[in-house]
Amino acid sequence: MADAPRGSNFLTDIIDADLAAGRNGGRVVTRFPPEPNGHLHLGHAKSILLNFGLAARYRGRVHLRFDDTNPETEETEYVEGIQADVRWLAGEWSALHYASDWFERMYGCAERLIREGKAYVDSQPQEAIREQRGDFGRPGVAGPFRDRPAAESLDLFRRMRAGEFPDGACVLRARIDMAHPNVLLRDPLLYRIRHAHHHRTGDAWCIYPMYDYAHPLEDAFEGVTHSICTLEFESNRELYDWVLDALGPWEPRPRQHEFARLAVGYTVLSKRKLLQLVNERRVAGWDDPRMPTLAGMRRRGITPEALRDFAERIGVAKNNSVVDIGKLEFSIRADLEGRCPRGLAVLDPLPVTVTTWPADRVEEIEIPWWPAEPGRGGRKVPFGRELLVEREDFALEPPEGWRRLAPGREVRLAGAWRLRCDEVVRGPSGEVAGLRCSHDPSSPRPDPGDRQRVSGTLHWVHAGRSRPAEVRLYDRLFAAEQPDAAEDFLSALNPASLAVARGARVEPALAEARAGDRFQFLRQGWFFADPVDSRPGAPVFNRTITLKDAWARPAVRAEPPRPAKARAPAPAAAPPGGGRTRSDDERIAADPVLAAFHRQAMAAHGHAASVARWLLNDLLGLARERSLDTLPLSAAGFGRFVALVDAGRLTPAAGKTLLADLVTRGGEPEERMRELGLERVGDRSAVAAAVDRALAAQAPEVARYRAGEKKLLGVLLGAAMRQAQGAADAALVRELLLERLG
RNA sequence: UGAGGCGUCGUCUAACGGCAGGACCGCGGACUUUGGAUCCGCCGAUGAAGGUUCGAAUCCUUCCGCCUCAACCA
Repeated sequence: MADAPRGSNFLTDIIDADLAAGRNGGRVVTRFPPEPNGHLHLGHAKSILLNFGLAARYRGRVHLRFDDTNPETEETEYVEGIQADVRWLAGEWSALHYASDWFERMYGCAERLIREGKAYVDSQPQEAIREQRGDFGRPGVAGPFRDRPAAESLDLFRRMRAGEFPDGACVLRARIDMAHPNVLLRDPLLYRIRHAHHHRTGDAWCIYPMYDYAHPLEDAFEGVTHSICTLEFESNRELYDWVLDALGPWEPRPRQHEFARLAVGYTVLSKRKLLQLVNERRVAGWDDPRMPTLAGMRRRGITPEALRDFAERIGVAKNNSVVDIGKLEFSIRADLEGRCPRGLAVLDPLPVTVTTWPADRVEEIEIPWWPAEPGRGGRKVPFGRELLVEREDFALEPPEGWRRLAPGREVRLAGAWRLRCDEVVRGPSGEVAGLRCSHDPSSPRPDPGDRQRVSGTLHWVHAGRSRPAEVRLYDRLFAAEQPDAAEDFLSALNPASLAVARGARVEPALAEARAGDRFQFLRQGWFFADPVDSRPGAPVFNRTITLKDAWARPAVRAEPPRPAKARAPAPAAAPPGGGRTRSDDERIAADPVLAAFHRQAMAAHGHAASVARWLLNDLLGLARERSLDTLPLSAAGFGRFVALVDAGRLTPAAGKTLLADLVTRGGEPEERMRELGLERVGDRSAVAAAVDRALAAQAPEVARYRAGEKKLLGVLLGAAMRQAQGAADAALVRELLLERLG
């Protein structure tokens, strides 16, 4: 199983709180629930790593579950592919389940719903049901079968299962509320008839549960505690809870939480679109190295470790976001940097004759695989009179800043001697056909000071002793950052996403690479010996990713610099009438519950304005979604609380502490105030003592404050206020603090 | 139009009433037989307006913007 990520996020916060509250008996069980109707992609990787990571972090369990409730689209091929992908990415799961394993039990639950009047068989056609559901602006209406007797529904449902009806003849529906503001709760479908062959249950069933019914039950049956899905299921949560509440009790009771799905620039992450790319032969298959599928990325040479690093870097939150693909590329490079030996390969060869080297002499140069760590071993690389260098490493008329070969220029050949270009050999039509160069036999190898003497270092191979190899140069599949924004995403395809370097030559050692080997081709990028097409002695290399290329950037740099803060100007002094905020009184009057609460509080303490202020600014926030009348604090108690503040017995700060306590625990304000020691400290020396304690505890901050970091006054003041339980007057604390800080 | 969710450097993400932090990108420098790597530095943000508070990214209000939901898919 994957290692536990270190960072925290809103989900770890939730789990921490659950654990602290003793929920689920301290268990943490997550699940990754793919539907076996396609292959997994980078977006799933985020989800897999999240669920596996959470389980690892809390020493819990993670289930792999195939959500196979739709027989028409699901296939065994996919369940096998998905298992291989998950295992590759995250390791072994704690348990493997199939939704279809629970069909019988789900069916039993459905009968129970019918018997309890919470579900009924609707015999209307699809169109009628849709019409009756209403829409956002129009409540739904009851259909003619809504009040069908339970016995009749039960009989019909059993006959549905028995196969007495054709597809679409009737459905099982939950009886919830046809006028529910959440349209998902307007008597949602639970079961539909599908006379189709299921990849696991065969023809045993002809009715299949819908997602919203099946998913919560699968979670509950499996003992899942935290059911984590993506944001678009937020509205479904209400139905998820309805199903579980109707069929409980459950221990543990699963809870659904939603996070933002992954979106990345220059790619698409939708099963439908990926399937289209495959079906229309825009790519070679699901595992085409340009595909963002796990299979594709694996074949590209990307490792699970790189993906895990990426997942950790992007974090988990609820913001809709599009991650810069540069972030993925960074993780890939960082991972490869540490794991790949460096080899020599020339993709587009330009012949070089070393005129100063004897024609028949070949010297085997020992070059370390890891230039920075020669101790990790090396190999022999043949050097001779006829060499090949990269065509793009020579320029007839070098631009400014050129650090490669050009007429008269001297460079270092990686791992070998210095080389000077003496003469350009022209072909029949005047093109550069080769170079005649001289080497400097005295140039030491290695030579730490070389950088000062030559303009750059080039990769090279021996012309005769190097070997041909197919090298596939992959680039981003899409040329536009947001292919989805285009009206047809296919139009954003990058025509240059694959180039094959057919004339490429590699040093002998690389020609012996085995499928699955990884190398950095010096100065060019990271390459992976294709596991499918490589043959012994004839590897096919996939470029996983290029090196960062600081030389290629000037073209980009020519773009205009980022606009300096094009901030929308603040609307000049908003007119008082326009966005006028309602007064406290108006707000209270507008809400009957607030008005009643305020009135009752006033009976205990007649100061309308301060009661209103505490009510609106503090109590409301503390109450959150709870209604005021369900709080353990009565309106009268609240009034007595405000009276304590107004009487000066509570400072505002202590008041907030006390109010928070009263809202959770209840109790009599004055009594709790005394129990908590919150009553205002008027005694100057007691406050001074608190200030001194705070200063002693914050020695480093005090030193920094004295050194000039005046912004730390807030921190120190806060510390002093806490020492005094908030019971000290803030002005007095400030005064004493300033006095001591000089 | 109803319901739900989300707004923090260009991008992703922290800060749970008290120092707006980190990462990627970008820019600059050091170092380097990879225009790579490494190291150092710089740049740069709380959607807006009010309110509460000694103190607000955080609590309250209003406004603005974005996303999701009206499949017998998941």
